[in-house]
Amino acid sequence: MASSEYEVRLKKLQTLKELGVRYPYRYETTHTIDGLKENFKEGERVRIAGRVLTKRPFGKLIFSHLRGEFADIQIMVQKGKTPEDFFVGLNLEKYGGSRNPAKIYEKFVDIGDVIGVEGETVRTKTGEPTVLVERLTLLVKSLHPLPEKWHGIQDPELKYRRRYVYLISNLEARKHFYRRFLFLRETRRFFEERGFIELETPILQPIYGGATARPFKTYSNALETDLYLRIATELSLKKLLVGGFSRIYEIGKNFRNEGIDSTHYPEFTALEAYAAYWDYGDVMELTEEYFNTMVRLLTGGEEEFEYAGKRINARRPFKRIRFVESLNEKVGFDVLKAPYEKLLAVAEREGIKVKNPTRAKLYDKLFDHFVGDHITDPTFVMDHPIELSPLARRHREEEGVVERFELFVAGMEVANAFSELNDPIDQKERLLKEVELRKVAKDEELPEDVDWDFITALEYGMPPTGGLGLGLDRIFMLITNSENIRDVIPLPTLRPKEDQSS
RNA sequence: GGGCCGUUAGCUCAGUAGGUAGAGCACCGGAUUUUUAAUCCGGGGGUCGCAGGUUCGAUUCCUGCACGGCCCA
Repeated sequence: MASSEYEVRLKKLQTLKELGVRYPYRYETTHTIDGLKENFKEGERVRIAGRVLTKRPFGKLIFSHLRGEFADIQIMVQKGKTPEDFFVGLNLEKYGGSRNPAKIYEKFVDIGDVIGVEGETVRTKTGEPTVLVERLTLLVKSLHPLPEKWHGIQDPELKYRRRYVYLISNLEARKHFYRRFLFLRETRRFFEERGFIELETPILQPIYGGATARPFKTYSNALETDLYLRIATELSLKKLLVGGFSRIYEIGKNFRNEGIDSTHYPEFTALEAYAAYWDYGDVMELTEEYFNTMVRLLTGGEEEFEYAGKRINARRPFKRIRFVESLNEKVGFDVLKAPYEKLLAVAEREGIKVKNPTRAKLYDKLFDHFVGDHITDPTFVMDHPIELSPLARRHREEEGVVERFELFVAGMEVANAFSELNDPIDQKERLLKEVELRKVAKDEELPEDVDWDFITALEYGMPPTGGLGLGLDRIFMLITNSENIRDVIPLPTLRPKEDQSS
C-alpha cells in the first residue's frame, strides 16, 4: 500500500512533531459544524472541529471547507487577521519558514486531516458563512488522500470495502444511514406504544430452528459443544411467551449461511413480535399500520414511494389475496390436491430449477414465479399450505392450509405472520416430519433435530398468539429506493482480498 | 451454480486495429488577499488485477484464476 502520497504525509507528520505539534486527547467545541451552519450569526466566537475537505489558497489568504457530520462549513486563514502563532504547538523559530499563516496552513494542513479551529464567524464578500481562524489545532492527520472531490468513490467494490472512505466523501450516504437510525427508532417506538417490550434472546444456540435455512456453526470451549448462530428468534420468543410475557418483540440479527444477492445477506436485521390472545387478523392490522407509518416517516408524509422505477402505493387497506387460490388460477388446477409429479412438471415446464424439490419447496417456488414476483403494491398473501408452515396454526375453517400471511411489496417478501401454533402435540409431529424430511430429501436447510425444550415449553401452555416477523433491511431498502441490500448495511462484508497492509 | 460485463496513477476515467501509457482531481515547487471543482506556471507518480500461452515484442490477442457488478436459477 506504500504510495508516494502516503510517504509525503508521513514525512509531514514527522516534521510537525519535530516542530512541537502534538495530537491532543480532547478538543472542547462550542458548536457542531451542523449546528453552527444551521444557526449562523456573524460576530460570534466559536470553536468547531471537523475534517478538511478542500483548500483554495490565495497567497496571503486561504479558504477551506470543514466537514461536520451532515454539513460543511467554510473556514478562512488570513494574513493580518490570523495571528502568526495560530498553529497550536508549532515552534515558529525552529520552523524558520514563512510566517504567513495562510502559507503555514497550505503547507501543513492536508485534505483529510481532522482539525479544531477557534475564531470569529464572518461572512465573506459572497456571503458565505465562514469562520475566520485565530487558532488551529491539528487533531489527527489523514495519511491517505481522499477520493476525487467531484465524483467521490464510484467503484461499487470500493464503496463497500472502504465504507469509511465512502462515508467521508459522501454526505448523502451518511444521511441515508441516519435515516436508518430514525427508521429503527420509530420501529421501536411503534411497538412500544402498543405495549410491546423488547427482550433479547440467544444468538448462540445448541439447536437452530424457527425457519428453514442453513446455519452458521461454531463451537463453545466452555460448554464443550457445537453451537449455531440463530436463523430466527421465533422459538426463543415463544418460550418467553410461555413464561408469561404477553407482548414482546426483538430487533436483531439473524444469520443464514446462504447465498448473497441484492435482497439476501447472511446477517440481516429482523424484527419478531408476539402478542398473546391475538390471531393473525390482529397482526395483519398491525402490519398494515406499521408499514404505512414507516412509509410516511421516510418519505416525509407521503403514502407513495418509488422503488426500482416503480411507483408503490402504500395507502391502507392493502390488497389481500389467498396463496392457494391465486396460484390455482395461474396453473389451472388445485395445487393442494394435485399429485407431486404434476407440481414438479409445472416447475420444469416453466424452467424453474428447484434444488431438493420437496412439495413445500415447489409450492414456494411456483408461488413466487407465478404470483409473488409480479406483486407491486403492498399485498397480503394469506393462508399458505400447511407443508410450508410448520409453526403456524391450522386454519380454523379450511383443510390443508394454515392461518398465515406474508406481506409482499415490489416482489419482495417483507413480513411473515401466523396465528401461532400452540398445540404441543401437533407441533411435535410437524417438527418431527421436518426432521424426517431432511433425511429423505437430503436438504440441509431443514432442521437437524427438534428443539425439545421448545416442545416442553409448549406443553406448559402457550396462549393463543399472533406472531410477526419483519425483514427490516428489506423494508428500509424499499422505502429508500435502495436496490441492493448492502446499500442499507453500514459496514457490509465482502470476500476478503489479498493482504493489503502497508 | 450458469451467462454477460468490469478491473489502467491514491480517486474519476481516456487509450493502445500488438511496439511497455494519458487527462482531471489529489500530491510536490512557484505565483496569487474573497474563493466555492479557484486560477496560472513547472514537476513527480503506473508490475495497465494475477498467472500462463501465442509472438521478435502483450496493458492490448487467447486460456485459466481472483475480486466486483448485473441478470438467470
